[in-house]
Amino acid sequence: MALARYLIGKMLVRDAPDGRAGGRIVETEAYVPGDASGHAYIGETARNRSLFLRRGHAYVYFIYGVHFCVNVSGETPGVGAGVLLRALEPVDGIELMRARRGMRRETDLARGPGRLAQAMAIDRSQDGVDLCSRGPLWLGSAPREEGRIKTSVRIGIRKEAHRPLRFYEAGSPYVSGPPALRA
DNA sequence: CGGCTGATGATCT
DNA sequence: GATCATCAGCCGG
Repeated sequence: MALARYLIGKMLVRDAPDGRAGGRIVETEAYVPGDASGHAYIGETARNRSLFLRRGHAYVYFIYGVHFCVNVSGETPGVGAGVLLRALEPVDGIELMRARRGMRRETDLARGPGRLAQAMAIDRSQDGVDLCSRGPLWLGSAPREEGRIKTSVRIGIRKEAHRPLRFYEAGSPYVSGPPALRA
């Protein structure tokens, strides 16, 4: 999906009661219409309805009883698809992110979808928000030019595991996954 | 470094 | 009752 590639380098900004945090998106995964690994595959339900909103809305879900993950809805109204935001390069509110994550290395603050959500204090209360206009969570322009963007298989899924729908900024230390999928 | 595992709960069948 | 787009911690090499 073109959106997944387009989002690399853009800012994700979060305004929460305890302050602002933001970072450059360095890793995404597309979950396209008809994709058996996508949460929209089973059709619209109470949980995944945000994936069926017009492109640019947040879909936030709770996984493994432990973590939240954030998607950007990617299609026209009624069509379920999204882009998982897998990693950020922290830019604003780095100390705030550290406090939320429990004092870790900067490269681990938002490296992976669960860590990203924790660093940005994202949970189901942001589900369905319009990311294209300023609010508790939104997308901003790229602070600088992105590096080379590469493609790979997606991480952590079982179905449709061969499809090259993961996008990342090559060589960034803020990208998740095994070394072979970060180079 | 790589590999394994327990944690923990919403969701859907 | 099974599944799950994960992570931290612990182990061995």
